[in-house]
Amino acid sequence: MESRELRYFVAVAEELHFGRAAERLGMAQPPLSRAVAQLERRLGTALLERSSRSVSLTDAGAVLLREGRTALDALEAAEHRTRRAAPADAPPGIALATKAGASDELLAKLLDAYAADPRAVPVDVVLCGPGQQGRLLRTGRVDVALLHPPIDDVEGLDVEELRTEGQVVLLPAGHPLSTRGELRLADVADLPGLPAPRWPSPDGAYADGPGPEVHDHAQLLQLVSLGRTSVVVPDVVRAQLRGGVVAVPVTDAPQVTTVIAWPPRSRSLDVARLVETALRL
Amino acid sequence: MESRELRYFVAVAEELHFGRAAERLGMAQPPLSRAVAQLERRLGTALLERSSRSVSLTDAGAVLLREGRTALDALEAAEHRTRRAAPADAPPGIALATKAGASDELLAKLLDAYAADPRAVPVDVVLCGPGQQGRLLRTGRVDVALLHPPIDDVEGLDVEELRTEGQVVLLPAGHPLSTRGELRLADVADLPGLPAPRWPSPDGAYADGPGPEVHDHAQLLQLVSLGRTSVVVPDVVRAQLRGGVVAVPVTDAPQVTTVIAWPPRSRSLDVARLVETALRL
DNA sequence: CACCGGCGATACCGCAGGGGTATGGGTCCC
DNA sequence: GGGACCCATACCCCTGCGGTATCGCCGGTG
Repeated sequence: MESRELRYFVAVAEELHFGRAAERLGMAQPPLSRAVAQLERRLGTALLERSSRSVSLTDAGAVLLREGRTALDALEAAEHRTRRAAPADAPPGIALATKAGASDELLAKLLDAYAADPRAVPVDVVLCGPGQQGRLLRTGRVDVALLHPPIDDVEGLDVEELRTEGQVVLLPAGHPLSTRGELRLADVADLPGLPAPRWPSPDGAYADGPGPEVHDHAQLLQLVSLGRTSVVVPDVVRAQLRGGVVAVPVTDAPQVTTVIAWPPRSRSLDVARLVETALRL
Repeated sequence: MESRELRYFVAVAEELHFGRAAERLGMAQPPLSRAVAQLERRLGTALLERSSRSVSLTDAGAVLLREGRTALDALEAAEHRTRRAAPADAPPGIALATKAGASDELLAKLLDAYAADPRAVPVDVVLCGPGQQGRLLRTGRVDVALLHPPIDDVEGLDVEELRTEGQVVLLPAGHPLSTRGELRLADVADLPGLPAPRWPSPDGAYADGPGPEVHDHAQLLQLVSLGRTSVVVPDVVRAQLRGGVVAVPVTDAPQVTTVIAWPPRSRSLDVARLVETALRL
């Protein structure tokens, strides 16, 4: 199977729409239809059910979507890791991904502690949007990442747990609920006038909905203080709060753990030392 | 990166010879040279050192060889697992790979115990040459395998240990050492007149050497009894011994474990039940 | 019920690029 | 120094990928 065919199929399977998939791939729709049909012929299996109004996955198609994504990730990882091993790239030490604005003090402590190790190499910190760290890690663009399961998917990654904490809801100061000592998820779902914020999805698009579009923490805090939204976030962000925003613990929100993750079968001694340092914190 | 280019590079990196690699790929040498050069250009890195007499890997090339193999395996796995999910293929239950002739009684016990489970599905047993099980598993041709680390590589597989045992050396009856109660590796290395047997490598070729070529256990036992070779094997094969062959424990040979292995992130309930059954043995 | 709009498949064409053969140029060995 | 070996280059051909135009099907609509 050729990676090109697989990329095409995955695009169609994700969009469930040949036209949009073709657009995403930067090509016209007919060759895409043909390529997918050819892949089905080669595999000897239908992957998609077409009904001139809609497209859906067959069982085999669902398998190929899942397996194909990991295969394409592996391909991309091979490419990026090779690039990073190239002598031209200044021998870069370690690249670490973390969600912008999250785990700030933990990260600072980690970097300080690691820098104290005489064998430490430079650490390139890559700040990325929420949920992007896993992808960066799986596709070889970084060597290690800080993730927050169960929010982030850690399937297929090697992981060590660093910290576990509860979650709080951020409310505008003066909101009726803001004086309560604790709340439950049901209390803070669909608060009138405070629709949930919308984050960009991996492709940069925003889902439809009433909530404001946000792309970083500062913006989020400002929108909360302006009374435009409220949101449930891990406990640590309390440290970054400013006036106008109140945090109330949400007792039944899932515990959020911070983990340090790296690709399975990593052979990098440097990564191993960084992880070791993190575990000693 | 295209999978075609990667396949070409891996072939060259494994052969360290453009001519042989081209032959293996069923193509002429010049387009292969070009394709690899183009890949290097695209990656912006030299992958191979060419010195008109020999080819060797750069550091980046070594990374790409390792990562590329797993990416190509993942691609192949996506293909095979999709095929096996196809409705056309008689809904196949589980495919299990094991080395022909090894773990016979363990396998029999496992299959019996599993068949007793009312939720059991058919198990297709794939007998393969030594060292092939891992490859079958990684490329999605089977769902589960019995392996023998450290002989077999289990990197990147999920594994449960089933049994650990010592190793014995097989000697022709009447050999001076055959009456000893135990031996050490140094005693049985390079025994005069008994060169180590040669197994086919994955591509079916045999390494050079003085020892006889073998491809299954029966043949091996016969060659030992004929006084042509001797070999260190796991303890269980004593159960299959016939006249003319004597087994003597080798006290300092590495312990061989039998493990049941499956691909990471397997979501098959059937495989999980089979593994569970195996652990209860 | 006829029309229209949306969507995937088919038909056909043009060309980029992958593969083949022939050959060059460097290196080691005798 | 001649020959064998091996990778790179030059050049050509043709496959096959992608583009445009169009068809066929279906569902919603006035």
